[in-house]
Amino acid sequence: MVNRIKLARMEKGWTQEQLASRVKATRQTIGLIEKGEYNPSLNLCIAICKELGKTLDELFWEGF
Amino acid sequence: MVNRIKLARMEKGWTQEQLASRVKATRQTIGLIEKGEYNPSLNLCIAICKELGKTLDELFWEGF
DNA sequence: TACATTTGTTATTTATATATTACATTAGAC
DNA sequence: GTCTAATGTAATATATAAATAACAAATGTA
Repeated sequence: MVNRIKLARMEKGWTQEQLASRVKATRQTIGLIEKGEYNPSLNLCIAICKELGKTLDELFWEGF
Repeated sequence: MVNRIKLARMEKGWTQEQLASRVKATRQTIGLIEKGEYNPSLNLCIAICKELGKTLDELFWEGF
């Protein structure tokens, strides 16, 4: 699974913990998603996108 | 959860069963996702998008 | 009408995403 | 070097996505 969460999060200057609390998830879950070792739910993906000011394609669609 | 799966599927002329077999899911799962009563995994969303020739934003991003 | 296909819906089971807790590792500041 | 914040990682528990099976309700067609 390809994604650009880490880059978008760092552009915001946020830690994994800060992003996690904003999307009501845990730091570990964010970390695993950033590493591509997780298959997150659509709702969590959308919450992450909204907090980071990106769309689904921008963060999760390969080749975007 | 807003999505446009049903419309895209009917444009292809496929039944829920046909789409389901293409993405290795069940007819029931497709039906529930179309009705917005499910929170599907990202991988399943991506598989559906590829089969229907759409992107994540086109099928799952609200207001797209 | 009757018949077949598609979709809706429910109950139960299974697989897995996510939470929780804990401890290790890394990176930077001092 | 120490100290601290951030991140990695693993074990276990919990919530829920998804599968399976069965039957009902549509929908169209002869």
